[in-house]
Amino acid sequence: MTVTRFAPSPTGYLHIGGLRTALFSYLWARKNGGKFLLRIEDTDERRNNHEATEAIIEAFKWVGLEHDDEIFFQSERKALYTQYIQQLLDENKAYYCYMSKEELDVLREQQMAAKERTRYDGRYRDFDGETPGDTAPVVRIKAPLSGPIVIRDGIKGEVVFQAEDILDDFIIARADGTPTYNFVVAVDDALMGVNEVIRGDDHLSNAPKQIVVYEALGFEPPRFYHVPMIHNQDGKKLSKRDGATDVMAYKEMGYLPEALLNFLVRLGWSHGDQEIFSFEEMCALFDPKDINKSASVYNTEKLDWLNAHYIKNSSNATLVTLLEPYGITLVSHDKKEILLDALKDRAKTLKEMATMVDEIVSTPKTYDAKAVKKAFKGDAKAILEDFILKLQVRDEMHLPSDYHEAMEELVNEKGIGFGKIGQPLRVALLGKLSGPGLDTGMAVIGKEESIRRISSAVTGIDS
RNA sequence: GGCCCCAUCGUCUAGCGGUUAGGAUCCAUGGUUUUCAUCCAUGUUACCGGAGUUCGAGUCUCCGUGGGGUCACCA
Repeated sequence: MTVTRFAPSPTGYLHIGGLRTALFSYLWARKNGGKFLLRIEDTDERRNNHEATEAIIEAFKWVGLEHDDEIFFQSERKALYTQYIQQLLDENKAYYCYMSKEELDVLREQQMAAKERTRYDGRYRDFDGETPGDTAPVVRIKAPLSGPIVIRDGIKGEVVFQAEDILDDFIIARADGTPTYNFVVAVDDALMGVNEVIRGDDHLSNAPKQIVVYEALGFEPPRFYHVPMIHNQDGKKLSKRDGATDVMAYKEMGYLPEALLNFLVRLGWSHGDQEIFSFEEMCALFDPKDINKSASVYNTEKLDWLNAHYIKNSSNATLVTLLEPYGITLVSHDKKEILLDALKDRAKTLKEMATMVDEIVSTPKTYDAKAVKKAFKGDAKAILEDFILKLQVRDEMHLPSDYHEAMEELVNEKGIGFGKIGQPLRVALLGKLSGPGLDTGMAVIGKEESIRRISSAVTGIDS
């Protein structure tokens, strides 16, 4: 069975890049009918942050990614780690190192001065002398001193490191007894049966250390997939400094989760020329072998297009619900179908759409100066007054076509173009020159309100 | 700096030894439209450089160049 996992450290909100690797992991597990696990990597107590964990869960919930089993917290599994550390100690595959941080710093400085690679020199590796009593020891693992360490990576192929270039006897337990990252990931992944690890490229250099742990413990390493980074516009690794990388910020900006997911799945992965993927399609089609090898630049142009696409294809009922957080209440609005139909293919985000709804439903508070100047010249006011009369004599005004007929009648009688009435009418009704069809707008607000707005414009606008 | 990874339109990408190098987005133009948007059509723009292998190289190999990642008692 395929078991994948997402293993964030709770240091803040869920990052857009994290979401992508989580999505890839999720999809791959689903595709294979396997499991997708969520594990919070909170071994460092000083950096443990409960709000961050909550934020991650909230974001998962919003996009609809569901993990299997309970959430694992490494902070709750300490006994397990101590047990395995003890095992390595007993088997002489790990040892206590009494070197203090200060001594280590000195060593590092010497190595740097000599232009050597900074590394632990192994002084306590097979130490049998008197141990200094005043320093609490760390536990170091005996790593291979030389020879190749190969990573079988599903994206990069075979990546070979030489132990002598990159390894030393790294710390697996701090002086306070808590285990370190490279040790716990390996232990947890092995124990939880995680056999396919999809994670960021930036972890590639950790892989050799983890393999050392796997081997020392007699576990079989998983298959790795090191996904290329997402870069910012400067070509650097996307970080929290880059703005708008909090997944939940996209909710606030009015993006639909399906748009975000569709956008993210196409960042680094492709399936021929296909651009639109429903959640079901992603689950059915995703395969990490189709992840490309180079980093991609984070640029949200396409996200806007996708979001517009998903808004266009949403039902009006869904839209009513989605617009509520933006202060738009349409449930009981009798013309909501007309309104939403007109607006859904004009908005890039829900937020934009909310503004558009508001611009129609509420009486304009101000009139755009440029629009007034452009539209209110000549006999504009007279035409509007005539149009009021046209509306007044009609009953049963419900559909956009009813209003369209009224407009048509007027332009025909006066022998003018639609623009002659359209422009000033638009300013009168909406306060500006752009927006949905006027017939639609009037149908939504109704005859009385239409007349009211037109009269206010005629009396209130100086031209 | 050591080690590792990467290199096709501005951006996201297809390509898997023989293609007029394809799609999407963006941008521009035209059409539709009472405006704006949608929609439709059209167009501009790409194989980092150099050697090699081959009848033939974006595709394979090597070198160079460029970019990125990583080098903690963080994860």
